[in-house]
Amino acid sequence: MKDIADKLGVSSVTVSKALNDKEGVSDNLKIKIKKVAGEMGYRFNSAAKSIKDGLSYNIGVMIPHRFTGVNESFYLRVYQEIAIHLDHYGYFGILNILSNEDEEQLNFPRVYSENKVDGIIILGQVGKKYIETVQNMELPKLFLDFYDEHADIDSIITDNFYGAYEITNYLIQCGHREIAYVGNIYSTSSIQDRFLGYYKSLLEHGLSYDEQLLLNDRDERGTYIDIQLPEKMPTAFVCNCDQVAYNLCERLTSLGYSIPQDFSVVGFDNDIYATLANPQLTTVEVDIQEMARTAVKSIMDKVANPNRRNGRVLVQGNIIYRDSVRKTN
Amino acid sequence: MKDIADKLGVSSVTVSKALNDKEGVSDNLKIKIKKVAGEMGYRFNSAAKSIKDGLSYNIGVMIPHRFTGVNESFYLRVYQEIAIHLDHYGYFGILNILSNEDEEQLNFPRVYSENKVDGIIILGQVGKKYIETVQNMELPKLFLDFYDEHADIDSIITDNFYGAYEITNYLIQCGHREIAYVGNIYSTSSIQDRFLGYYKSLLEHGLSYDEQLLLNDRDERGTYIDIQLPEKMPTAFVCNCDQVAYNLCERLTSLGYSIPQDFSVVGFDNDIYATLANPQLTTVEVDIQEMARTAVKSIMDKVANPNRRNGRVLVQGNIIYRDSVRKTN
DNA sequence: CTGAAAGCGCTTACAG
DNA sequence: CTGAAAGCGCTTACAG
Repeated sequence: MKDIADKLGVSSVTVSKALNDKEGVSDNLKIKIKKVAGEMGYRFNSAAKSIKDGLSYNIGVMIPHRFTGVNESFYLRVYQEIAIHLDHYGYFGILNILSNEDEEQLNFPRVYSENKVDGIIILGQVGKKYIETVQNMELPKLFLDFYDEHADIDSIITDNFYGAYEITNYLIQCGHREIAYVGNIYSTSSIQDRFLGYYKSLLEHGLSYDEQLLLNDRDERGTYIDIQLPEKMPTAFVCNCDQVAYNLCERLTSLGYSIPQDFSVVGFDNDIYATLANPQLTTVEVDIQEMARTAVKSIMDKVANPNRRNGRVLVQGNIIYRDSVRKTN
Repeated sequence: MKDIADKLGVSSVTVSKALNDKEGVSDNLKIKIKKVAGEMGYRFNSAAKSIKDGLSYNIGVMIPHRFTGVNESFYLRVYQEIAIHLDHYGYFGILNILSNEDEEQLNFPRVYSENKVDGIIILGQVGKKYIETVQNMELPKLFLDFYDEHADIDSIITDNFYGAYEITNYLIQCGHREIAYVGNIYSTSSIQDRFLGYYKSLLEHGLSYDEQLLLNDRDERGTYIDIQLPEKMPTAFVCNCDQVAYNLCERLTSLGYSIPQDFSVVGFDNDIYATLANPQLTTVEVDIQEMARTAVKSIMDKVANPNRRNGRVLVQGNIIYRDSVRKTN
C-alpha cells in the first residue's frame, strides 16, 4: 500500500480509501490507484485488517473424528457446502477434525485458543462433557445436525420426525396397512425421532402399532446385526436410513422375494445406498444445501450480533419417489 | 497480554517471552505468567503474529467444483487428511472450491489475493488455461493427484502405472493368460497410465496384447456406457476403477456367470464399490493417508524454503486381496 | 533476567 | 478531497 502511495505521490490513507471504495477520494484518483495496484500485483493483507477490527473472517467447522470413516462422507459434504456459502460472506471455513483424544481431554480447539475464527460450527454430536467445553468458548457457536437439551446453544437439524411422518403417510396412501419400522430406537436420537414420525402417522390413520413390527438393526454399539424378520410379515418397511434399507432389500431378495411386488421398502437420507439398491429406493432426502445455507446464515448473524438467538431450527427433507414402493390400491 | 503484564507488574515483552518459552525469563516468573494467562482466559492473537512475520499459518486447498459431485468423496477425504496433517505443523487448511466460473475467468482465488494462505495445494486437474493462472501466483504451490508436463510445478500423484502393473502381475501369477483391460484410455491420464502398467505386465510375461481385449467403459464426456463384451472372452478383467469393476460384476452376474469361478475381476481405488461388489473386489488401494502426508510435508518444506523443488512424487498403492480372483493353477 | 522502542500493514478519527 | 497521527497485539533487536 505504501509502495503504491509512493509511486503516485499520495498517502497510504488515500490508497486505503480508494481500494475500499470509501468516500473522500476523487473518482479520478481512485481509478488511478486501482490501476497501479493491479499492475504492481498488490495483495491485500487480511491479517492487518483482522488485527484492526478483531475479526478473523474465518469460521471453524469441527467434526468429531469418529464421523469421518471411510464410507461416511455426509459431514464432509456438509462442510463443503458450508465453505461455498461462507464465501458469499467474504468468509472462509477452517476444518477442524476433533480427535477422540482432544474430545476426552476436553481441550479447546486450536482454532479457538489462537483466535483463528469468529465463530464455530460443531458438526456432529460431541460428548456431554465436551459440550460444556464448547459452552465455555466465548464465541458464537452452533450445533449442526444434533442438539442437546441441556446446552443453551442454537442448533440446526434435519426434521427427522416430519420426514418419517410424511414417508409413512405416503405408504399408507399407497394402501399399506401393516408397516414395520427398522431401527434401534435407543441408538441415536435421529433414529428415535424418525420412529416417532412413523408412529404419529400410524396414530393419525387409526392403525394400531404392533411391537412385533419394530425391527432392530444394530446393537448398542451401532454395529449392524442381522435383521430378525417377524413371523407375520408386514407389506412395507420404513427403514431408519438408506444403508439399512439397502441391506434389507438384499436380504429379502436373497430369500426369493421381489421388491416392490412382495414388499415395499423405504429409506432415509438419499445417500449412495438409495441408488445402489435394486430397485432404487424411495426415500427422504436430507437437504444438505439448505442445512449449510441455514447454518452459515445463522452463524454470520451471530458474528454480527452476539446476542442473536435462533433456537432449534428444523430443516425439512424432500421425499424422492423411486421404485421400491408398490401401490396396493 | 498487556492485561497479564499489568496484573503481574511486568512488561508485555516478558509475558510474550514466557508464553513462548523463550530465553530471558526466570522459570519462576514463566510459571506465574502462564498460570495467570490461563486464569484470565488469555487467547493468543494469531493475526498479530501473522502481521509480524508475514505468515498466515494457513494452507489453501483448492478443489475444482466438478470433482465434488454427490457420490464423489475422494477429494474431500484427501482434504480431510490434509487438514489433520497440517495440524501437526501448527497450520490450518482452508478449503476453496473452485467454481467453473472462476476457472473460466481465470480469477485468482480469494485465499490468494487476500493473503490468507502461505501456500496452496491444487487438488484435482484444472484447465490448461487456469494452470497458467496458478503459475502466476507468487506462493508455494503443489499439484495433487495430477500433473502437467508444461507447468514447472511440483506434483504428487498416485502411482497408477505401478499399481496396475502389480495387480496384473498378480493375475498372471494366479494363472491367467487372457486378461482384458476395461477403460477408455483417452479419457483421463490416470486411466491411460493404469493401462500402461497393465500393458507392461503383459510384455514382461511374454503375453501378447490383444486389442479386442481393450474394453471401453465411458464416452468422451466421461459418462459410463454399457461395456461391450468381446466375442472371445478372457479369464480376467483389469478394470480402471472399482466402480467400473462393480458394474462389470453386476453385468456378468446378470448374464448368469459367477465370479470368480467363471471370471476374475480386479479394480482400482479401493473405494466403497470394492466392498459393495459381490464378491468383494481385489483391488489397488490408493493410499490417501500417504498422499496427504507427502503433500503436507512438501508444501511445508516450500513455505520454509521457497526454492525447494520436489518434482513429481509418486505415491504407491497397496494391493488389497479379496475374493474376486480365482487361482487357475 | 527484564523492559523500552520500533515496526508489521492496515483503518479510523480527526485536522486541514 | 487529502493526509498526519494513533493504534490494533504481537515480536525482535537492543539496552540496561
